[in-house]
Amino acid sequence: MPSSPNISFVLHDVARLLRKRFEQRSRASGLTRAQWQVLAFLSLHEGIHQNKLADLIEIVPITLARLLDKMEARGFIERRPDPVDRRAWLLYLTPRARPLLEIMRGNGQKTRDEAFAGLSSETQQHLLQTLSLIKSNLLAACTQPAVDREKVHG
Amino acid sequence: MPSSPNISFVLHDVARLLRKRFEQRSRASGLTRAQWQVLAFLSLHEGIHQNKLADLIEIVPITLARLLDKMEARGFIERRPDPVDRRAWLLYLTPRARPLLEIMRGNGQKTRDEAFAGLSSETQQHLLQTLSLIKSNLLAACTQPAVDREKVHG
DNA sequence: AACTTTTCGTGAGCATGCTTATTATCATCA
DNA sequence: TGATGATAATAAGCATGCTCACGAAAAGTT
Repeated sequence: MPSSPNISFVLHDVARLLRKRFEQRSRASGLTRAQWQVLAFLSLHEGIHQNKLADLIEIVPITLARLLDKMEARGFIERRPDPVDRRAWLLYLTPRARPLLEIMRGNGQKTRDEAFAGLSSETQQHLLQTLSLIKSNLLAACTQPAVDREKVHG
Repeated sequence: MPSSPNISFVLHDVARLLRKRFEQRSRASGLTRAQWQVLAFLSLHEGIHQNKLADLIEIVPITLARLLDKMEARGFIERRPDPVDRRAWLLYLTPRARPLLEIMRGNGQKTRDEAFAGLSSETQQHLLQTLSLIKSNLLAACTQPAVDREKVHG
């Protein structure tokens, strides 16, 4: 923020703009970015529990539950009762969702092409590595207390 | 998301985790990440109009208006009528906000230190440059139609 | 078997982002 | 001057993320 742009804010801006652009593109398909993320993960793990899927996506379970509510109402996913655990659901794509997978993958690709125009593939690789490391750092940090022991003096 | 992690999703995850960590840290201070961003920009541009500030932060004006409502209610900012334009407000920090600036800057620094642990300063510089370029790309792209002319065949 | 702890899913409520629409005012131009 | 269009701020309503809390069921303990 100060004179030189703060890297955290830029990162946040980029994420927001990526989402915005993706949603401009995908409005016609009827899936938001978050819903598409759910669909994409779920397509690789059909039959999974909600909590496990939330872990994979790294969001809290209630956030996923709300997304699934909408996606179930629109016929993209299906919740089947787990035969051995009456608390749990097993998640499946519906046939209706499958063609969307390809469409949304294409939208994602187009959005990335726009975003990463002018970046060499080395730079993109490097960016992915760097971001992955930052993500690990943050995942670790977020489980730590984070209380500010150095009290404000004043 | 597929086998190799999708860079857009990782980017989004990092932004979300940065925000989460910052807010874990700043809960005591009573400012959210977004409010702190407003405060930081405003401290460099006191007397600005809401629309202009929203442009700087690159959010839509109504989003800023909601943030300012809360910050005004809590005594961190002040809206003064513009003497030459009865539609507009001029924005100012209150004295109460000023000590927060330093505290929040510290919180931001600590969060970044956690996030960027293990990254050389060259890598950080490079990351900032890369992200800034992506951001420009996206800002440009978002103003373009984005309609998907290639119709889905099926 | 009975008690306790953990886990699965969800409800309530808040924060921040968006789009679309509205009101008031200003600016421009005939 | 009077209509017409642009601009400042806000309203309404949706989406997605969070925390905190809760009920039902499972798992572990005594």
